[in-house]
Amino acid sequence: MDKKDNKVDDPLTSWSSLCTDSDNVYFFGTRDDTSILSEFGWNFQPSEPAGWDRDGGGGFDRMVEDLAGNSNTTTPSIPESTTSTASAIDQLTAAGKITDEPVSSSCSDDPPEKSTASGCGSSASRPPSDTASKVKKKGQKRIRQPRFAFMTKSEVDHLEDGYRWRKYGQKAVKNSPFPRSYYRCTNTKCTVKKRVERSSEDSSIVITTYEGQHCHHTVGFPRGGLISHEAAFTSQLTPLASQFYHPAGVQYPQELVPMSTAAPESRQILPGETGYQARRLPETSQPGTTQLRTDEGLLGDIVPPGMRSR
DNA sequence: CGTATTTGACCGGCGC
DNA sequence: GCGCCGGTCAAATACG
Repeated sequence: MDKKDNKVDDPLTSWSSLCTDSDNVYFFGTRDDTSILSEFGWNFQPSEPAGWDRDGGGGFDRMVEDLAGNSNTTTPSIPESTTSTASAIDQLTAAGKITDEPVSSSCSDDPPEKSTASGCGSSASRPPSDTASKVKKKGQKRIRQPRFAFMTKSEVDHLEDGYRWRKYGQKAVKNSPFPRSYYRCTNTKCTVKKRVERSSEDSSIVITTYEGQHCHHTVGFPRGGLISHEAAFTSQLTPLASQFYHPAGVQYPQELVPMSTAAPESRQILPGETGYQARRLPETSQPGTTQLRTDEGLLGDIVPPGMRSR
């Protein structure tokens, strides 16, 4: 177990409620934090800017439970006064609630027999109802990819993020009147998934969980927004956070951090890939540090050129 | 007609 | 072993 939950409470970022373990990133934003998110290039467009469940009420509990992959009702008793997500997840971790499954990149989600040479599984073109395709090899655990979750106050469930998603399932959520929707990226080479549900405590809050990394560009924003920013969305998010908040502790790397160093056990290095280039955390008062190329956006820092086929 | 969504069935993991 | 639950599949349906 090398899980480490790093509470980030730095005035630089105001990410008062961001924490990670080696695989996942959990973000419970505040209004201020959303500006940080936009600095990262996430441009969600909720109907309402950001009313956040700041003190982590029941909805938060549910989310943590969900993130932990704990489907049972034995939700650890997180104190209502808990204002730090990190501490809450600390408790979960201490209780062994957070799964510690092997993690690979999104492009190796599929079982080996379904993987393609490109390194990206073709989930969207999976063979029809073939038993071999449905039944995973015995003894082969489902590989859970790095996940990132956040809550957004929004009237719409499915927030626009620049990618196209295909809904492939919906399930009723235990102890919640709201269903959970499952989406997959429509890109045939991309296996990124997304779960969307509403908080059972506050129906105005949408809980979105991303899993995996995009291996392609966005399809563009309907509003014609800043594609360069959207391009960075989940494709860079999880490794980025893994770099910034890797188990060594809370720190903000300002030099290159090879992915193999950032998450050696959880990151599959792609063929020909030597590592990723870390970039600085967005520092609003630091002009000219990192000029993003508008045609690549943050994606250029994260996704190896060979993967950016489109 | 192609694509996206809906929805019931199915499967695997996990706790008891 | 059984039941519960989350996650996924895939046929049916809806939509543009």
